[in-house]
Amino acid sequence: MAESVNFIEQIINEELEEGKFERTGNKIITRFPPEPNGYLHIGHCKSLCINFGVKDKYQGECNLRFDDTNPAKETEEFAQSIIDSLDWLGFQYDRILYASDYYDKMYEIAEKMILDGNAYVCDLSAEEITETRGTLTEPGKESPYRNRSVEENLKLFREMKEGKYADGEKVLRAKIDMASPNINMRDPILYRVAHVSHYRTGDRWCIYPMYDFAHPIEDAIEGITHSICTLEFEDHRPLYNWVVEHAGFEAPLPRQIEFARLGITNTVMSKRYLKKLVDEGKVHGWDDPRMPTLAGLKNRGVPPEALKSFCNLIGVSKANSECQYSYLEACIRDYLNANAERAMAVVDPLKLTITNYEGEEDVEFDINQFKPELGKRTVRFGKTLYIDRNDFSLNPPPKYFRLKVGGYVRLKSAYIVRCDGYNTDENGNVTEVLCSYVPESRSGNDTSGIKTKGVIHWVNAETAIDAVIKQYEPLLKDAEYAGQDFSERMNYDSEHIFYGKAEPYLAETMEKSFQIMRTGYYKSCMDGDKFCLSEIVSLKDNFNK
RNA sequence: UGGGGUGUCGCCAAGCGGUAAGGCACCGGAUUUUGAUUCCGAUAUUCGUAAGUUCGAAUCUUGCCACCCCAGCCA
Repeated sequence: MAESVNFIEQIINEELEEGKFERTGNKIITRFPPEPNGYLHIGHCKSLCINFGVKDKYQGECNLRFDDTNPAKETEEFAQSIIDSLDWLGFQYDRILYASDYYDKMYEIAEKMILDGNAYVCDLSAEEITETRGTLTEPGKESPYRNRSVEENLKLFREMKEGKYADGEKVLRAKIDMASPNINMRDPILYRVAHVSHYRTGDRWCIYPMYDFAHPIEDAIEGITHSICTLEFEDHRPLYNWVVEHAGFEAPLPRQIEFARLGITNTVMSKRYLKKLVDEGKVHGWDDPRMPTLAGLKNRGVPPEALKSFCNLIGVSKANSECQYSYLEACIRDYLNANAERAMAVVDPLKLTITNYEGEEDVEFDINQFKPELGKRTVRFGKTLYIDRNDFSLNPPPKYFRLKVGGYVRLKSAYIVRCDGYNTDENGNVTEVLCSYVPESRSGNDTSGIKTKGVIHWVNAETAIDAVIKQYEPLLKDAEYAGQDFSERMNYDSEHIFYGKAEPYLAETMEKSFQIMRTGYYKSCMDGDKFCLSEIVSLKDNFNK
């Protein structure tokens, strides 16, 4: 099948054909430019896949650049978390850069713009600027400071830099068009005064460039050919181009291309809400497994490959869309299915005694992994076992394939057993299931002729280890946080903890959190993708549907 | 109401004037020691809508409708 070419690649192909980048050896360079003001989430993964996808496709380059131009919100911790996430996903950036490293150059360009008569210092207050900006339908009014002389502008701007003015007292504005139908072009602010210490530059600066001024310059400095961003910046493109042109860079100039950001059903993705959940202690932190952050997803055991395949499968377009969560789950399942090792475990242990098992000693079997190439492991069969409580029913509904009194079921990879009875406590709760096994039904060597529709998990009571099994619901939209779109699944904070039993095979990594993914039939994995306990949970879920 | 975008199956999404790819979900059926996997098969006479151009349109033109974004000294 021919590899699909998304619309961004189509644009690049056309430009390449036109010879737009011949002067620079047809090198295509992209960048991933997060602001270190929070952790990356799955939406960023889409952006990463697009930017690094272009890099790979054209054997180009991709920079990781921190867009750190607003010191009030940015921290070293966030920057580090972003680096960690990229490393985890396996994206290899060509260089790591910081917008804050360009402050001198940006300042220089600002002075050039003043010299060229393209920028001026404005004394209007924030409120006054808002008022004179006009509305969607009415043009704005020109600032009374718009026609200051170059000399005065230069002097004032230098004073801004030197700290002579308080926050909000003066700003540097581009001189474009107060009557533009595009509000972004109505003399946008280029620099503001902010006596805030920056996590990298400290107190060296008290004026900071605005995104619309800084971003195009950052791209141009780095020789970015394609500046890929989300749809809400479409209206900023004319300004982006204006800045690049008036800053005096040489062709090929960077080109901004916008795509639709990722939306996932019932998932909070706005950094503002995620931050609120963290700040208010609704979750354990940015890396809480219920969070849609990359760090959270990692802690849930989502393999990075699954995230990337998801982002690649959903495609790139300009249509606002929202993917169903099940699509992500399918990608996770697909990856786990092919790569995860499996072991048996029971979430809610129920004792099962094999009354006719005579052997004094337990018997060990070597069994193949689901994918034989993943090797074998050893399980120990014996007289006393545990099965999951959900795999035994006193009042089985029609089509119940698992254990019921008088019925047969296969203990996976071992023997077929028949349920002869059970014991209860004083309250009538089942405490033990009594079975007899069929000796000639040994797995792989079955001559019993008995067919069972049900196959259940079990663990040996002697050797089983205690397992803490956590099930996490994804972080869902909540009326309180999203303001709308209620759903009956409004349990954004559900974290279910079970104390189960598992094969000793799992012992080595037991200290690490042991999770069951809520992903349809397949549910579990532990410490990344090493183990998948799909079996038990799949049975449970099927029963519920 | 100004400007910028977007509308193809329940959800993503190809398609770029020659007669609707693919994936997810769903539904059949086969295999199965995970009710999983795998495997086959079904599934848009139709592309927001109404006209027009054309031998021929989802693709071109025009009008209309719906939804999203923009009035931070945030990014």
